[in-house]
Amino acid sequence: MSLPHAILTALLEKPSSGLELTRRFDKSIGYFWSATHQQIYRELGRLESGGLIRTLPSEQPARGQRKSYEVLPAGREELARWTAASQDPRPMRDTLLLRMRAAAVVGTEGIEADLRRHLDLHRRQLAEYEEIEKRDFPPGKDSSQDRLRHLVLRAGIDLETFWTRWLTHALEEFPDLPGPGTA
Amino acid sequence: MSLPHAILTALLEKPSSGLELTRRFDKSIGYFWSATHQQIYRELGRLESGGLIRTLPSEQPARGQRKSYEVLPAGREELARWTAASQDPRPMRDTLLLRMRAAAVVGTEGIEADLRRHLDLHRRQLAEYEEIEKRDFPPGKDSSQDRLRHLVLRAGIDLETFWTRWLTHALEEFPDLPGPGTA
DNA sequence: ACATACATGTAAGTTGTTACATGATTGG
DNA sequence: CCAATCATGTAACAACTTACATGTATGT
Repeated sequence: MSLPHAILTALLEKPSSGLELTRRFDKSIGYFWSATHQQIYRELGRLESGGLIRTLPSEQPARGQRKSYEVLPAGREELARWTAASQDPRPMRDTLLLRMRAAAVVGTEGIEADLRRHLDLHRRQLAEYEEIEKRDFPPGKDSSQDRLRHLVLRAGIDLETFWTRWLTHALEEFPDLPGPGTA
Repeated sequence: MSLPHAILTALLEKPSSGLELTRRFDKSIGYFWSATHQQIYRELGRLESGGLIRTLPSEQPARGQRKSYEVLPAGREELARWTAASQDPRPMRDTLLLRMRAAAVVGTEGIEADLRRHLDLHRRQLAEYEEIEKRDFPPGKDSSQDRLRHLVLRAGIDLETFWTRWLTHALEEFPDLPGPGTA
């Protein structure tokens, strides 16, 4: 149940319409909590009928016309409550590691090309994060808000660094691996 | 659509009943693809009616009695096909990073204690992985199957190392952070 | 008037979660 | 026989995914 809180956070940072939120999820919040536009529209409806957000009073739009939302006090309180509450980490689900484990049983045929592709994807993502860091967090003076957001970006950078290293290492071990095992 | 393949992998490593699978997911495969017993039973039913696995011929049990499965050739082929196929990484969803971003807006009140708790959890997990590495992969001679499984374990170790470092770093920055922001 | 992009939304299906139900086996 | 444990399963719900539907605004 984190999507509503992701949306509340985004709307507090800046009131937006559904499509704007979708775009911001694609290039910022979505880096650690992805969502499609269908999820976002549905959740905006729920949040509005729950009294946590409202459409900007200036606009009373019809279907097909832009509709922007802002967070109400009840929404801010709910977000603060959720942020402070203790939560267990959600169980991990990583397809690539699962496939490696499967490959140990049915053979590595065909997986190497995809490892290279993933390596490329993670390198690009890493470059993008580093670009953002250079642009938004120049060395020296982070405010306390900046410091938290910088910390989150750092997690992204370090995670992508981990994946590029791990994939590089994995590929190095590959040339002399055999086909399907004998198990 | 990875749960069936996680189960096929586990069953190829060793034919098992639903409950045994649940236990193995809790302490091995579930480290990177978690599943509850309800998911597992439902999926075992589907895999059986799909002709990918079957109950061990020696047993024709009734309800409440142990029922073990093994993988059929069609199941092994499906797993090999899936393993070799190209797949995009699934979008990331991390609650803690989302909460940090929310905390930048509504204040850090209460989150510090949970960061400490998470740090502790990740340290324990790391210790557990290192124990497994010491036990199952003593230095020297990995077979090629071992090498793949060792690689997967290494990913787990490096990921937990990342989290413990990141959380430690995050907590270091905390003492002088203020309460709710002015935004 | 048409094509394109913008913007909001519906519907159906799959997957994952939570709570509960039922039968078998074992130890006291 | 009772409680506890092992083992398999059902049901209801919540979340996520994929495909499609509809309306508006703009440029040509």
